[in-house]
Amino acid sequence: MLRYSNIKEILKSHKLRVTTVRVDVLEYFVRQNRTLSFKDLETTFADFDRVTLYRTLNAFTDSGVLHKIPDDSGFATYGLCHDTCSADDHNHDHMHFKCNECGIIECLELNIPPVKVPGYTVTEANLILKGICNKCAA
Amino acid sequence: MLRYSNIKEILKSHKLRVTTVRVDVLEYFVRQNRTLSFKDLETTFADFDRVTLYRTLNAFTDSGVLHKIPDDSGFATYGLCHDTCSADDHNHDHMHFKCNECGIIECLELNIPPVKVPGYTVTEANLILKGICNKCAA
DNA sequence: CGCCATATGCAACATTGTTGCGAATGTATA
DNA sequence: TATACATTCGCAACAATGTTGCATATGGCG
Repeated sequence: MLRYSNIKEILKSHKLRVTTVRVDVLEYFVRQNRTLSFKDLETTFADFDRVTLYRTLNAFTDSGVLHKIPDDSGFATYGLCHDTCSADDHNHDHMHFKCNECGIIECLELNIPPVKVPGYTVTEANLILKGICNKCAA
Repeated sequence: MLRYSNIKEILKSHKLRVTTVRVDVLEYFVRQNRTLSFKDLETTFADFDRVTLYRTLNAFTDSGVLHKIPDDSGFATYGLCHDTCSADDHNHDHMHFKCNECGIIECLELNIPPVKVPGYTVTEANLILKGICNKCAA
């Protein structure tokens, strides 16, 4: 079972103060176990200030708790990082999937195939797939 | 040499009215021969209204003259479509490269390798690479 | 407990993009 | 070329997303 002490530990290990907002938001991410948009959070945590939520998300992405998923539609979406991520070293070479039906963005457990471009130095790659996810297809 | 009649022909073939704004913007894209952000256009065409530029870009992307390149940074960027694109059938399975040095986003002549995810239907894929482009590396 | 740095909430602002509407312009037709 | 009508343009206003400054509240630590 997920306990307060687990959440607290995650925050502490990333050198983040343990506050009400942070515990609630992080617990929500862990429990939902899926990526969440800013809108999701704003709705769920309507009692918290918009600005505080933005700052919380920024703190989380800066310190390696969450990663921001690039989305063309202009809606910032966030997903939990693996345990291996820290402030200095995010490693997210997995691809993302956006379902046109339910709108949910998922982190896939598939790595992006390395691409070589002659004359270019590639340091980062983002691959976003779109279509219908397995739940909506069923 | 690029002539007015060429630009006019492109517009007409996409069923777009030939107006001053459209000719100027399209000519700029053709001459520059690279992707342009909204900011680029706003600066270059400061005498045209912001709203008009937005509407021009939307008209161009809707009709298949330009394609909008998804960018995580929140700056919409546009590139010329190949001759084969129309309003109904955009086909852009090429990858894009964003240089961290000069900031320019390029369309690469490389197709995105097809990805299969068991249980998912993939209809679209966007791959954005980042790093240093060949010009900046030289 | 008490101090100090950090986080929060509020107001205001910045940026990016859209909508409504009257005036101007392009296109087809005579 | 002149006319008619639809489309486009420019302006103002609005909407959505995100940031900054500052006073107050709260967490962490001796």
